[in-house]
Amino acid sequence: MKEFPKNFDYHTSELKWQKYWEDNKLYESHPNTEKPKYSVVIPPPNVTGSLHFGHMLDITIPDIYCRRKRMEGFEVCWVPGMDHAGIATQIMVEKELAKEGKTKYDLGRDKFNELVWQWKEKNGGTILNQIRKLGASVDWSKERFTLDEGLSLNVRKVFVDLYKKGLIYRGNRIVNWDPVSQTAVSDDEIFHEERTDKLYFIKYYLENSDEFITIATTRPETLFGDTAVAVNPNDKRYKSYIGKKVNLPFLNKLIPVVADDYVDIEFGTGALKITPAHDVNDFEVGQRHDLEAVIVLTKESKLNEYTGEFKGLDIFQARKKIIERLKELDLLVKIEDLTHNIAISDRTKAVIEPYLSEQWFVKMKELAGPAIEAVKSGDIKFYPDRYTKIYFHWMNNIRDWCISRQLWWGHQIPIWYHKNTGEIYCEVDSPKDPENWIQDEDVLDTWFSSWLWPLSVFGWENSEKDKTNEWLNYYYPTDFLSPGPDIIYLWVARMIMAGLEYTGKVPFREVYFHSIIRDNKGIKMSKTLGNYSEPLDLMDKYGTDAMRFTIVYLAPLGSDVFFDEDKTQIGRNFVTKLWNAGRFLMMMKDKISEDTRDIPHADYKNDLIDSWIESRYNSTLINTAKYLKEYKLNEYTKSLYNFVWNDFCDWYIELMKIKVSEQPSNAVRIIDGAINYYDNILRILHPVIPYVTEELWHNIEEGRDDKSISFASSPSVDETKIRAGSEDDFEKVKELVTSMRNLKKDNGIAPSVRSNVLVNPSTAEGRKLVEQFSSYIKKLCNLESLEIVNKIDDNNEYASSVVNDVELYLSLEGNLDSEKQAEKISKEIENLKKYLGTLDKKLTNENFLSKASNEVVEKEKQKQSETKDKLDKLEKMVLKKS
RNA sequence: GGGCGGUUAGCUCAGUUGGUUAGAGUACUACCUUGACAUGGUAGGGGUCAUUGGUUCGAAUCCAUUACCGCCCACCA
Repeated sequence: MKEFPKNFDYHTSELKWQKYWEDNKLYESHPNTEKPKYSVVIPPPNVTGSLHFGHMLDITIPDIYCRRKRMEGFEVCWVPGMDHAGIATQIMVEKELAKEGKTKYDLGRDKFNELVWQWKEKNGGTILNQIRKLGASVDWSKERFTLDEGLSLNVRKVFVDLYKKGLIYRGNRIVNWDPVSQTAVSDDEIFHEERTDKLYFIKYYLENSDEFITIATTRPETLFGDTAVAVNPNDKRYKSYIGKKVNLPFLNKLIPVVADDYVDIEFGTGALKITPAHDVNDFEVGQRHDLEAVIVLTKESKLNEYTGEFKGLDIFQARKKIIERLKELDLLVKIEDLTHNIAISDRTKAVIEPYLSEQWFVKMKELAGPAIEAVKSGDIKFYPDRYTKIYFHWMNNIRDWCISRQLWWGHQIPIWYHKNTGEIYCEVDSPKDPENWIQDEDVLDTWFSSWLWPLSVFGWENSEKDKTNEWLNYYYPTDFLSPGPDIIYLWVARMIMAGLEYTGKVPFREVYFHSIIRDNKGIKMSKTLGNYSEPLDLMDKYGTDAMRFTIVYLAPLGSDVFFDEDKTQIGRNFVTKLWNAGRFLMMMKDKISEDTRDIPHADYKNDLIDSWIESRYNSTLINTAKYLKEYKLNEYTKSLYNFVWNDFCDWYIELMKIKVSEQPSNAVRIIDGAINYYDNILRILHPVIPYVTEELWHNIEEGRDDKSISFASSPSVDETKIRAGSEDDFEKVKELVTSMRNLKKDNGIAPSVRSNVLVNPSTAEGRKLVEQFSSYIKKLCNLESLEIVNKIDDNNEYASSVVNDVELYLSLEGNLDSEKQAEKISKEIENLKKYLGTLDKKLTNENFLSKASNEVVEKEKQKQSETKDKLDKLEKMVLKKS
C-alpha cells in the first residue's frame, strides 16, 4: 500500500503540485478544433498589487469553472496578466525617489520611466506568485502585461482609429483634478464623502452703491476667479439687480449679475458666485452667459499669481487668511455649518479639485448603443441579474470619458503637434521627421488598455490579419468573467463597448459579479483600518484549500461576505475530514484484503444502504451542476459539504464498518464500492480544493504518478439512480437510531451501557426495516439485544417512545424514573394534541376542502392519521405506566 | 434627491410557481477519548420569519405601508 500520512501537509503539498502543474505545462492551451473551448481572462491585477480578499474571489471563482470545464473535456484557456496601473505605480516610484530627496523632474521623463520598468522587474511580480499559490490553473505561457509591445500597439491603433472616426476629441473642460498625483482622473475614479464644512456669507457691493448682494460659498478662496454673480430669474429679491455689476472683493473688479435657472432660490441667500474655472456647474453657467473662465489655482492646488497677496498659499491657508481679511473689510456677514458631499480621489484619497484644463475625451454615446443592445438581447448575461439595471442606467446616461492623464508611466498619446504650423498628426507610428514635431505629453488612462484586454491577449491587431488569427478565432469571445462589482463601469462596460466596436462580437458571455468581502462587522476591509488579516497569512495558517473553500462557502450570490479568521476553520475542518475519510478507507482496504484472503467472494446484492447512497450521490451531482450554472457558489459548496460529511462520513462509512464485519465474503466488494465513491467525491471537489484532492487522488491508487486529477473526467450523473423511496426508507432507519439514542440519553443511561430493547412495529414495512437493520441498530446504539415483539407486558421496566410506526421500549433494569418518563410522554402528547387540533380544524373547514387541491387535502389527511396513530400509541404507554 | 437590494436561531445563510409543527452550518450546553478524524462523535436548548395592514380556505413566501441596514447614481453653492 502507498504511504498515507496521518495529516495533510498542505505546505509541502501546495508547492509540490504547483511545480508539477506548471513544469508539465498542464494548463497550457492551444486552439483545438476537435474540442469545445472554454476561455477566460483574468481581471489583470495592478502590477503594484499584493493579494487581498478581492483577488481571492477574482481568482478562485474562475478557477472553479476552468477546472470543472477542463474535467468535462473542454479545451480550457485562462489568461493571466497584470495591469501597469498608471497612477499607483508612478506614485510608488516617486515615493522611492523622494527618499533620496529627488523628484521625477530631476530625472526627466525617459530616465524616470526606465526606473519604473526596473521597479516593475524587481517588485512587480509578487502578485503573480500569489496567484500561483492560490492554485490558479492559468496558462502561464500567455501571461500579458498592459504595457507589452503588442498591447501597446493595440492601444495606439484604437486611439488613432477612434480619433479618425471623430470619437476622440480634445477639449478645454472642467475635470476632476487630483492635486496629489497632479493629473486628471475620470468620473469613475472618484467617490463622494459627506463632510461638514463652513458656508461663508460674503457681501458683494453693487457698482457705485451702498447696496450689496450677499453670496454664500464654501470656497471663498476661489472668489478671485468669479466672473459673475448668478440669481434665479424668478427671485423677486434680486430682480432689480440683474444686469448690474458688483464689485469683487480684493480685486476691484466689476462682474455682472446674471439670471440663471440653475440657481436654487431656497439655498443660502439665493445668490451664487460663479467661478467657471473651478466648478463644473459654474462652468456651464459661464458658457450660457459667455463668461470668462479665470484659473486661480496651480496644479498643486495653490493660489496663483492672480490672487495677489494670497499667492502661493494652499487652499486651506488661503481660506483662513481670506476670511480674516474679509472680516477686516466688513464684508463677511456670517458663517454657518454645512454638511455636503465632496469628491475624493479613489487612488490618492485627495480632495478632488474641479479644474479647467485641456484634456482628451472619448465620445461614448455611439459606443454605448450596441453595448446596451448586447445585454438587452441576452448575448451577455449578468449574475446577479440586478446589475443589468445598474448597467443600463449608467450606459443610458453615459458621459464622455476623459482619457488623458498628466503622468509619465503609461501609453503616451499618439498625437504630435507640428512645431511651426501647429498641425496635428495622429498615427500609430511617430512622424518621419520627428525633429519638427512634439508629441502630446499626456499618457492614456490605464483603463484605455484594459478595455482591450480580452482582444489583445489573443493577438488581436485590428487589421486583416485578425481573420486568420486562429487564437483569436478560437478563444474569442471568452465565456466567463468574474470581476468585483466595483469595476462594472471602469472595466466591464468598456470592454463590451470595445469588443463590439472592433469585432462586432461581445467579449464574454456571462459575468458573475462576486461578493465584496467585509469584516465581521460588515465594514469594508481596508489597509488604513487594519480590520482584517492578510489572506496570505491565513493561507499559510490554514492552507490554501481551506481558505478557498471557506470563502466560496460564505459567498452567496449577490450579497457581501462578512468574514473573520475563525470562519476559515469551516474549510480547514472540511479538508481534514476529507483527508481522514480517505486515510480510513485505505487502512480499511488494507486490513480487509489481509483478513479475507482465504474467504471466497460471494455474489453481492445491493441493499437499501447502496440504493440510498447512490441516490444521494446522484442528487448531489445534479445539485452541484445546477448551482454552478446559476452561480450559486455557496450552495454548490454547501451541498458538497453536506453530502461528504453527513451522508458519506457520518452514515455511509459508519454503516460500512458494520457491514464488512457482518459480511466478510462481501467485504472486498464493499470497500471497493466505498473507495469508488470517494474517488468520485475527489473529482467533484477538485475544482474548489485543488491541492488536497490532487494529493488524495494519488494516495488512493497507485500508478497515478504521471497523471493529474485535473484531467480526470468529471463524474457523470445517472438520474435513474435517484430514488425517493430509498431515501425515505433510509430516513426512517436514521430516525429509529436517533430515537433510540435519545431514549437512552433521556433516561440517564451512559452510551457505554449495552441496553436491552424491545420494538413493536405496527406495520409490515416498519417490521421489515427493523429486521433488515437490526444488527446495524444494535451496533450504532450500543445495544445488547434488540427484540421484535407484538405486545409488551405492562411492567414498569421500560422507558418508551414512538418513532414513525414503531414503538420503542428500552429496558431500564429497575432504574426507571417513572415520573420523569410520564412527564416526558405527556408533554409530547400535549404537543401532538395541539397539532392534531389544527389539522382537524383544517379538514373540517368547508372552504379548505373545496378550494385546496386534492393533493394537498390528501397530504393533510395523511398527517392527521399519522398523528392520531402516534397519539394512540403514546396514550397506551401512559396507561400502562399508571 | 433618484434607483436597487436586504431584514428568517447569538452569528452566517437556505427556504423552489403560496400548502412543514420554519431548516442547515456555526456558536452555545451535556455526554463520549468507541481502532479515520477532539480540526472528532452523539444528542440538546434556541426563531411572533423587521413593522402594520391587505389578498387567500391557507402567507416567511403575493400586494401595500413604515422602520432600519447596505449598494449604485446624481449632486445644491
